[in-house]
This record gives sequence, structure tokens and C-alpha cells, in this order.
Amino acid sequence: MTENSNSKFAILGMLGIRPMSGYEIKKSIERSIGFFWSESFGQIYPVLKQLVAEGLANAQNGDESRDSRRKVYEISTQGEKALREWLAFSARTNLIRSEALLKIFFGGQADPETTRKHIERELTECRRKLVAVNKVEQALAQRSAGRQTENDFHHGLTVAYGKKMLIALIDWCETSLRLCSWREAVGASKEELL
Amino acid sequence: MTENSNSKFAILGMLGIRPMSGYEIKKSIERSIGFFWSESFGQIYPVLKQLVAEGLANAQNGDESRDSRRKVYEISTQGEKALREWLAFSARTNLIRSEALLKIFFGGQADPETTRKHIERELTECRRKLVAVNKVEQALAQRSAGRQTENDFHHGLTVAYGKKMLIALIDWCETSLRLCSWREAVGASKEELL
DNA sequence: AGCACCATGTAAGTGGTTACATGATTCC
DNA sequence: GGAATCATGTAACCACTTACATGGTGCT
Repeated sequence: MTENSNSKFAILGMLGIRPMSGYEIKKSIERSIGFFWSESFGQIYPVLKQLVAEGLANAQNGDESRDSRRKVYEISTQGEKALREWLAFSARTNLIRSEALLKIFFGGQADPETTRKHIERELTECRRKLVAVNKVEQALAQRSAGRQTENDFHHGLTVAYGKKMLIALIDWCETSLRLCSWREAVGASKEELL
Repeated sequence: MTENSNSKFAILGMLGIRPMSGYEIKKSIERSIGFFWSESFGQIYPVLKQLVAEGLANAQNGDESRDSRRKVYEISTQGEKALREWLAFSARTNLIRSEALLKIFFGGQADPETTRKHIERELTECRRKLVAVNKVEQALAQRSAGRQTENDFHHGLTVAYGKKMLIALIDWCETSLRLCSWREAVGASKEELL
């Protein structure tokens, strides 16, 4: 842990939207920012404890009529300040590591079908995700019809981001598959000529 | 270490392109797949040792006329087989975590300038990267003029991917900045009306 | 009664970076 | 002779995931 700024502020940021339990934080992250962020329970619960210890959040535990173990965490004034400071700080350029792209890059060292399969899998995945993002987009539009909150506006920006990336990715997959086919056809005819 | 499949095969894949030293692997990764992959020396050297121990690569050390410590590693027949097997295996959907997007998502909890700054920084970064990708694209086109190797073809696919993503990202940044401006203008006029 | 989901937490392991230590070679 | 780059390696640390343990609550 020590100075695990990312998870810490991701969780604090979620509490900034509304008070939540650890379990809710997980679900909420999955639904809203799952496209580019994730947190595991193994991270969430210790961080929540840490946030309380640092005075950045308060725990209100023991809501009757529900599971008595359930604890709802709320961001504190200090927490809001800490979050704002972190938000103002320039984001580190994060190291993305795409296993799929790596396998496509090395595709020359496998048979041509391998690359094709990776791209097809990617394409299927993207189309599935696009459907999900469209649903989120619709839900957001409906919720913020009339007056759009600050949070809704910013959520909308990230949804637009996801959508744009997915559309571009789908386009790349389709183009790449055509290139693969074309290359295979040329390769085949070359062999015939020998 | 144990079963660090990703780094292991990223490095083995580089050796599959041509024999290299640890240092060259690092540079080569940065130049060709730096857009979506990275390896640190702290990872490369132990993995190279491991690859030799497992019989997936051979070390030819002690080239006179150059630094005598320099060791060039070469993929073995067994290594090629292991690489092909790994390549054929479906890629896990990797967890991307974008700190910048996270900060934009939480932007409603900071002043509007914060979000704007993050997007502007992103835009600058993307434009810079696009220039770099274009250079790689040109170099690749020149190198593979006439006959294009399998490796060149697959490298081209990943470069096209990078380019497409960057163009989409730049577009998103520009649109988002306009949305921010528009929202700020509306917000200001609202306050004037109060 | 049983399943799905809500709910919290810990321990072990993983996959990786960063910082450090050390030094050779090349080019100006 | 000094800077840049080539070159290899280790140790400490870090953030995070996975698997495990445990059990409540609500619906059918």
C-alpha cells in the first residue's frame, strides 16, 4: 500500500459522487468506468480502512434492516480537499500493455490464421463493448435530460471517449482482416506460380 | 518471476525477429512497440537468463571488438515452438487503467479548468505521438518497398492501430474541449441571470 | 431449501518498476 | 577529458490480483 495513489483516489473519487459501501464501490466502478478502470475487493477494503485512518473518509456502520456488517463510507471535507489536489495534479502517462497487440505484432512468427483469429476475437469483443457503452450513453442521456450535473457532464466525456475508441477499433479490425485476406490470396497465387 | 508469461514471450518474440542483446531488446521494444508495450531492464535480464535455462534461447557471448560483456541471445528451435504455442493462445483482455480518464471522470469534483488542462495535456501528448508514429510508418514503408516480410506486415498492422487510435483520440480531445468551453459559457451566463 | 447476490475481509503470490551499482566504448 | 550511449545486473519495493474464508439477505 504505502502510497498507492491511484486506487486510493479512484475510491475516494467514487465516494465523492455519493456515499457508498465497499461492495457498491466495486459495482459502481464496473458500471461507470469499467471501460478504463477496475478495482478488486482485495484493494478496496484495505484502502477504505486507510482513508478513514487518514481522515479522508468517515464510516457510518450498522444500518438496521440491512446486513449489519454493511458499512457506508462518506468523503470528509479533508478528503474533498485531498481529492481536488490529486485531480489538479498532472496524470502520469500510464503504461498500457496490450497482449492482443503484442500477439498481432509477432504474428509473422506464427501461421496467418493466428493473427486473423486474434483480430476477429478483438472485433467481437469491441462490438460487444460498443453495445454496452451505447446503453450507458442512453441511460446517461435520460438521467441528465433537462439539467445535467457536473458529474454527468464528465461521465459523458468518458463515455464519448470509450465510444470513439471502440468505433475506431472496430474499423481497424475490419480493415486489418481485409488486409490479411488480401495478403493470403496473393501469397497463395505466388505459390501457384512457383 | 515463476510464470511471467507476458514479459517472457514479449522478449522471446523480439529474439524471434533477430538475435539481440538485452540492451538492444529494450531499445527495439521502445522503437517498434513502445506505443503499447514496455519492458524494464529489471525484467529483461532475469528473463533472458530464464529463457536460456529453459532452453528457449541460446546466449552467444564475447564478441571481440565490442564490449566484452555484451551477450547476444538467439531464439532456439524449442523457443520458436514455445512462442508459436503462446501466440496461438487467446489473449487475455488486459486491464487498462488510464489515470487521465479517471481524472476527467472525477472532474465534476474539481474546478472546470482542471478537466480542461487534462484534456489539453492529452491532446498535446497525442499530437506528439502521432508525429512519432508517422515516422515509424514512413520508415516501415521505405524498408518494405517491393517485398514486404511477414514481420513488416504485422508491424504495419500495429502501426496502423496506433495511428488510428491517436487520430480518434485527438478528435475526442478537440470535441471535448469545445464542449467544455460551451458549458463554461452557459454556466457563466446562468450565473449572470441570477 | 437453494440459489443469486450482497457483504467484508485477509494472505499469498505475481508481475512489474525504480533505484542502485558498475563500468566499457565512442565520439567530440 | 567529458558526455552520451552502450551494457549488465541486483535488491528493494509496490500495486495489484487471486484465492480463500465466512456469512447475511432476499427471492422463488
